[in-house]
Amino acid sequence: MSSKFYVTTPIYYVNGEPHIGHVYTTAVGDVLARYHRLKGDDTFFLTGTDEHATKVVDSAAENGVSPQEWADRNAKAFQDTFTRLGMSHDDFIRTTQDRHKDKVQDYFKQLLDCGDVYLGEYEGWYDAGQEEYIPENKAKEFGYKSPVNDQPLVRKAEKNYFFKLSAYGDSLLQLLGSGEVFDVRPTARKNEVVARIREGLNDVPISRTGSGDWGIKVPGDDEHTIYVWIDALINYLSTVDTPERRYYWPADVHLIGKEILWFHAVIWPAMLLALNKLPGNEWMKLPRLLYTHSQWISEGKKMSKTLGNFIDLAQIDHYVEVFGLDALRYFLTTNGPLGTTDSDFAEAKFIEVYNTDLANTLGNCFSRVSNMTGRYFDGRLPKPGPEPQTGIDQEHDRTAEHAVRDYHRAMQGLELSKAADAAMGLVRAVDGYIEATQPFQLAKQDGKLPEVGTVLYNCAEALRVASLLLWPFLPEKIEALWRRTGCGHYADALADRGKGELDQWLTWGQCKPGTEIMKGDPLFPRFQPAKV
RNA sequence: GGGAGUGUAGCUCAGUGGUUAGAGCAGGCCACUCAUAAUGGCUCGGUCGCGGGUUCGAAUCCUGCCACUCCCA
Repeated sequence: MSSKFYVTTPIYYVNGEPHIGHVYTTAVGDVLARYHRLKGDDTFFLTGTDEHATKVVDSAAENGVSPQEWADRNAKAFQDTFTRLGMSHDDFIRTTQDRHKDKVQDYFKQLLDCGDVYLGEYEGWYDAGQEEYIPENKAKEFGYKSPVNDQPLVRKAEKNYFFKLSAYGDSLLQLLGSGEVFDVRPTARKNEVVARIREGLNDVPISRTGSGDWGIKVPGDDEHTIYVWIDALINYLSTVDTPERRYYWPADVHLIGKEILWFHAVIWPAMLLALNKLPGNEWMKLPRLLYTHSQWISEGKKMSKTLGNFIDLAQIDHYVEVFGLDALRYFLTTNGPLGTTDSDFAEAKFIEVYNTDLANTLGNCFSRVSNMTGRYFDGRLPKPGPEPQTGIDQEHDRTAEHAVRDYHRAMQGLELSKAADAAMGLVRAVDGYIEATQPFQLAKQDGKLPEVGTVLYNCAEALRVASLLLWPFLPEKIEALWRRTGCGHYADALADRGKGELDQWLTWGQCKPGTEIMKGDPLFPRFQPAKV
């Protein structure tokens, strides 16, 4: 049964270069998007850039260009990076695009109309660099200086438009409690949010003054600029608010990092609840799931520029160059911080995962099966015939069924590591099957060739099933494998964000005897540590 | 200052009251040879952060402390 699937990443702050954190979240989104396309779901995968921060104005000035030019330049860096890394997003939203700005103004006007926005006054210690107010006691603790750049905090008072967040506490608690309409995971994150909502919600300012011309104006009040966070959150909705795309809403998964939990788990759904009250906005439901991942550390330590352990674009490119794109994707998505604890990006760990899973297990298994097919059957897939005497009955297809079942269950629960492991387990089972049946021994005995054929056919089938399951993680290499094994039509169907028919493709016995099996170069050459 | 979480084999983690605590990887040994020195089997390895307590019995519950992470003020 196919359905729609809408997954988003946060839109990335455009004032810096892409780094491992951006690539990670996007890679997770990409694996999910590919999985759903493979299943045949009508999938929409969105990423983009958040561009209206006032820091963009400063950086632009420092670099002698206009803010828009600066934003263009940096947004392009993100776009190029994601393209180069094979991300399959369906759209890339930039908050400076008219299609977004118009919608933001539109929604803001509706919020004004709905009665939950009012003009109030806010005064407090302001960190100009971070564009945020610092609570009194915290400001004192910091010595009235920015904890980030050490610049003095300034006393700032401004008239702002406020959103009546306070009115939504009960609704949010109720929604989070049932977890059916709107859920936050992992549960630990949900608990944090619930605890904090219980402490009481304050209304929040949703506009700023003095932002100059950068940003989106409050409709009908040019003095005020819509707070960049509000502007940014709206991207998830604005992008799909077109007649053709509305049916993707609500988002099925918003992927976020733990540092932006509050805005996504409280302010964003409350805004949607407010908008939803207006006639014509009934379609503006809450996102189904907010999935919060943790962060990458590097070589056991928090990443920092000064420590020199920052996994930046150059590092990422280095890994791609040495190990290949799929290896990076695989490592990130199966060893990443999807849970509540941070994950360590360590070179030794990367090499270990690469060699163990990709070279020794997947690559080698394909290699031995294709090699025997070449040696004993002239490179043509043999017909399955009698079971070998030493055989292990009909286990192979049941093993595949179990792997598929575990894989789906894991994918539905966003447990990417478990999903990949289910597929790898099937490959390992092929190794075990070869060990148990010893086709290379049978081949030396008179009249046993048909039994060898059965074994190799079963191996090829199991590998075909595993390859389908692994495609979301390893699209490049799996497609290469398909091209060598007469399964190129899978790659053709899935090209350019096309849909698959996973259920049908997974049925046992689709490898056609006689198909040419090309061994080719190793898919994942074993890595010799000396090279790095 | 308040709150939450984590702490189990070298590494990553599973295990929420009940026999001698598990998996994968790494290490060691053996076997095999179709394969990318790969694969298969066996094995080594843990005072379950530390101290109290509850219980016939605790990694598992309670409590104090320590370390790390996060949230709030």
